[in-house]
Amino acid sequence: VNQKGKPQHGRPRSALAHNAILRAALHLVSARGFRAITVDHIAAEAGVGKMTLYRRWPNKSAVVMDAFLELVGPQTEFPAASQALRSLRQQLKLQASFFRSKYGRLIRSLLAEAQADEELARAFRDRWIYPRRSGVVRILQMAIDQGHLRHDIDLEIATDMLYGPLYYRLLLGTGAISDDFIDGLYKQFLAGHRPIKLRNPRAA
Amino acid sequence: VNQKGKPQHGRPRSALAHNAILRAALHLVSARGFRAITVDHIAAEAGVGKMTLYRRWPNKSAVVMDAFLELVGPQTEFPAASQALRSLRQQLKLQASFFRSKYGRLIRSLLAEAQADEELARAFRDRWIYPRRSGVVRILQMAIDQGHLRHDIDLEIATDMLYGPLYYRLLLGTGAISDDFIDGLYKQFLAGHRPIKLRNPRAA
Amino acid sequence: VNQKGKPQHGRPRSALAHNAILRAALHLVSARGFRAITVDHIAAEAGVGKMTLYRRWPNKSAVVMDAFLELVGPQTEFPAASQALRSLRQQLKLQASFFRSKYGRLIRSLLAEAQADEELARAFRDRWIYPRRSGVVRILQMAIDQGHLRHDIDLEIATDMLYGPLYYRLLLGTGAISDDFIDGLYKQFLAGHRPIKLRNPRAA
Amino acid sequence: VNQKGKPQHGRPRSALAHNAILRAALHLVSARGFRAITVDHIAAEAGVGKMTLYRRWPNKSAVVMDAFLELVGPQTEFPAASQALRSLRQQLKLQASFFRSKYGRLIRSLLAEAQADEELARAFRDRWIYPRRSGVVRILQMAIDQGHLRHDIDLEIATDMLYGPLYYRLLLGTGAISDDFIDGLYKQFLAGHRPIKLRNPRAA
DNA sequence: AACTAATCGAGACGGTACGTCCCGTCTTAGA
DNA sequence: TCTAAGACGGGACGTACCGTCTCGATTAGTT
Repeated sequence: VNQKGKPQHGRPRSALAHNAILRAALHLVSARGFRAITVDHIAAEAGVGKMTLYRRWPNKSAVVMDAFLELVGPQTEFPAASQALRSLRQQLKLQASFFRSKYGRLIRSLLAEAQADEELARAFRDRWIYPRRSGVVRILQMAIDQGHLRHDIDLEIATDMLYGPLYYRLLLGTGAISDDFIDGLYKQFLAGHRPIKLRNPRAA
Repeated sequence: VNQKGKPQHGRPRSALAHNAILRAALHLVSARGFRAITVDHIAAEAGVGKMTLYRRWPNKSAVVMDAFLELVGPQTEFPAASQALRSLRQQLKLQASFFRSKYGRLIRSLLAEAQADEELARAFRDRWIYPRRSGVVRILQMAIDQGHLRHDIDLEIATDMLYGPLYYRLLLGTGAISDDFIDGLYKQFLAGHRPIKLRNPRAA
Repeated sequence: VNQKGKPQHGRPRSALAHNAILRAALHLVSARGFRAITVDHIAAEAGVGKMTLYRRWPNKSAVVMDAFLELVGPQTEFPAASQALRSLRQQLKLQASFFRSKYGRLIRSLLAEAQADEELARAFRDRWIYPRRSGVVRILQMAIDQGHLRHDIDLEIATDMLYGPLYYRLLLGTGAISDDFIDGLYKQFLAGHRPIKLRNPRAA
Repeated sequence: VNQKGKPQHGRPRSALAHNAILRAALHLVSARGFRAITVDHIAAEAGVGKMTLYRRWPNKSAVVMDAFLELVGPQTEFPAASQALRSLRQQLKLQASFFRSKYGRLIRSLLAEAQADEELARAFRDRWIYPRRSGVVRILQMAIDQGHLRHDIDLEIATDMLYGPLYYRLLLGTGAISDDFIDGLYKQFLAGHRPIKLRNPRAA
């Protein structure tokens, strides 16, 4: 996030410091919480001078964001399944369990900071949200192609309707992000809310 | 928010101070942004000592939250319409335009703080979210009664599917909260995403 | 030194903090040396926040200077004697022994800082040098009145010739500031360096 | 000052670097002041890596001291005159005008640093003070031999009485180091301060 | 001419102190 | 008795230099 421009030479003595910092950040934030840790803590834990940290990131939030995106991001994978809709449902449950894990709290902290730091928000969108959204959109398209979804839906809005409620519950705390919740969400997503109109009312 | 117990004697010389503080908070935060202002700023603007402020609220976030809930909250009203669904749609658009206003930014700040302050989160839920949700639920029930929505839907999840995407876009910044967005959302909410099954496939 | 302008009200909660800081500064600097101590050390030793210190002095040097001038300054007294010249000589020896004490090192540190800080230099002159010089000048005048010094001497220059060599040896380290040194200095000060011209050479 | 042992092989590619550093140091310090410049500034101005600088000197002060002693020292010459006392007086005035020049400020900075760095103090004494003092002592002895000074004076103390006041005024800032000052100093140095005793009091 | 080894410039690095900012509590004078 | 004004202890911040270390390029001396 907002990593400062690389100088032409006299490059970083090692990329080890970089990773040490990210690992320290992730470890400390996971263990003690975002608000409780300071830049000095991270630097000390990483065995690094504060300037080394500030040479690469503008503040604590940016470090932790990078730590999350670089170390945690790649660990989450889109589940594969022969049927697109099944894959989608599994992904929803994966996301839900991820939100319930310690990383849920981390994401909440990062999004909190992002509200006042557009740089941070952009990083989160570009490196976390958009990659996952495009995976979802791809799956939805596949489901359409497989004839399991209507062909005239707006994929972006469909994605918002699936994942919006998850982030809503994560950030608002209005309800558990349970598997039951996912099931209900998925079901109503497919079925919609309009009452079933009888085709031949008089045939009844 | 977390207003401290009223002092036992010597009742507040005036309730004016209370409102002066809330108005100062709302004004300053709207004008300069949540992060930019401090408790001292609010106290000074309100012409009040810091102690007077801390006697009633535990910190800046709580003041601003109260300012928002007391001064802004009552201004938003649920639109009335003969048809429940029309009223719902109007409410969605109202909410969207509210999010686009300067109060969108304020809500973002408050929710950001709420991520690390459960007291604050509770206040926002209890005094902002839940009242509005129950309005929505009431309308949805009305729509069911009017035969415009399926009768077997989960109202909570339906509400999440309508409002989750709005908060999602507000907090993630992934897209405009435009009237077009609302229209699309509303439409797919009603229709669902399952393909229309042909009744008499062999008739085709 | 450079104490910042007193605010109109909300005055210092106590003058105790003030003295605690000065005592802490003097103690630490005497014990560990000027270069070894930091503003944080002084604040911590005084049990005071750094801001309280910076509210009253612009930096470490100013605190230590004030500590020296307020706590040590008043302890040195001009010795009284019926004969002015005897009093002067005692004062020279007193000054010499003061320079040999731990305060010699302190004065060296303060004068070192004063070379780059005119505010500090002024404080040292106004509150240490000039008061003592005027005592010396008074004594010299008294000695003149008593007929023990020539009446046409320049008192400022005479003072420089007596005390200049002491500061010179203190700051340059070219020789001990011993009582023998004082004796020699005093003797040559009185006698001058011109050879005694025989009045009636032929009378010899 | 404290120049480190020459490296065992791969002798300095050029002695040019050495002088470039000294010139850079002198130039920068003269232009911007001792405190304002850093080791990095000197190295950059000299077009040299910091290591090259630290290979030869332990810190900034040492570099500047060497720059002063090597580049400025040789420029000041003891004035020759047939009469020893005239030469002495000219030397005093030369020193005074030197102190009034930009080098006065430089000497102040160097002496300031020397208060906390005995290595530096020694260098200043050995390569600046003592050579000049021995010149002064030589001249004083010559003046004695020429019958212009008493033969029983302590030459070291006499030197202190002449030059002490100059350094005193330089470092304390108590008065201008003007030619008038030198004249008064010189006059009282010769004459002493004891009142002229009448030889034959009863003859009066 | 090609190779090797020492040295250099540039600047990244761990570390320490700085001076500022804001928090939430405490004190004082005055209404 | 309560308030405004703001001093206070505390603690994180981001910056500046220090003196050391690393890197690739340059150069000098050797084959």
